[in-house]
Amino acid sequence: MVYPPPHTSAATCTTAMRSVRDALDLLGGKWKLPIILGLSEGPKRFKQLQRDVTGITAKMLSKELKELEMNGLLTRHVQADTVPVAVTYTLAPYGTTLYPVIGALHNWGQLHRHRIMHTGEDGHPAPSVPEAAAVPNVA
Amino acid sequence: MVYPPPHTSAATCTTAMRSVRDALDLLGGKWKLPIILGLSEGPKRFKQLQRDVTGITAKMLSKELKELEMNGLLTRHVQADTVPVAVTYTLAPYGTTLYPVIGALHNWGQLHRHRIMHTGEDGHPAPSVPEAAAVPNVA
DNA sequence: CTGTATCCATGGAGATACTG
DNA sequence: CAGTATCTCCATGGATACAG
Repeated sequence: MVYPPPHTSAATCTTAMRSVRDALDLLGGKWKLPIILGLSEGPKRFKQLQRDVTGITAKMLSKELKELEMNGLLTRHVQADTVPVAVTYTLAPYGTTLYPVIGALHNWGQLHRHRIMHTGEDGHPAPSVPEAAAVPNVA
Repeated sequence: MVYPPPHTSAATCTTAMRSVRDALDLLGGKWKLPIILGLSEGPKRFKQLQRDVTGITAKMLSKELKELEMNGLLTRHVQADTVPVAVTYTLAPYGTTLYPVIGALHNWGQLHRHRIMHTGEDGHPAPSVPEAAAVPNVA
């Protein structure tokens, strides 16, 4: 066992399930987490963000940013006195609470990539799973 | 700042982005993580799993289980000598490496639920975010 | 630059019925 | 029980053109 399960009883599991589903509802989809990750580098403008989040279209970026802003994960600032107008998106403090999630995903993504390399895309892998990178605590 | 960002430079961010996208490709969608979570309680049969993963249809469950098995996250065992046949799904060791991911999502989901309670579904919340539950390290 | 509007293709996903 | 087969609807999301 690499990690103790997040629960111990069926009742706890139900609770865990709800929380995970809640998180997934907000963060699900292809783009939400990559956008957050892009903004974790610092405030960015629309075009900059579109360059950094590879493959996203303006329509999607616009829509996702709107949702993320509504959920308080980022803030939108318009510099109207310039031409053309500049719009800057900044990760809100609440958005930074997602770092543990992104960190965990990042670590697992690397682990998985490493595993793929050694098994050729699928199948039952090396018996011993390499130690995942540390996921520091928030406390 | 609640947590140090998973990177420090643009180059690091690109790498992080790739890993996160890799993870999302495998774990994305409504059901994969909830299924893993359900199986973290222990081996389960098809029907049992469908009961525990609230809302999933047999078709979806079947499809998702097939994908998760192909990726080595769980194993399928058929007890053919019984009638009716019993099929059991078990979380593979590799599947347990997802606990940190699920743990992070679970903690954040709880944090978010707590936040919702205090702000009435949206908007800019209490200035100080409540401390998230600990995300224990894998080490 | 920062988007929005429109059109359109794909596939995610539910309902239902059916098989071994 | 443990699925598969169809049918269908609708959200996701790309391409393109347009607007402030």
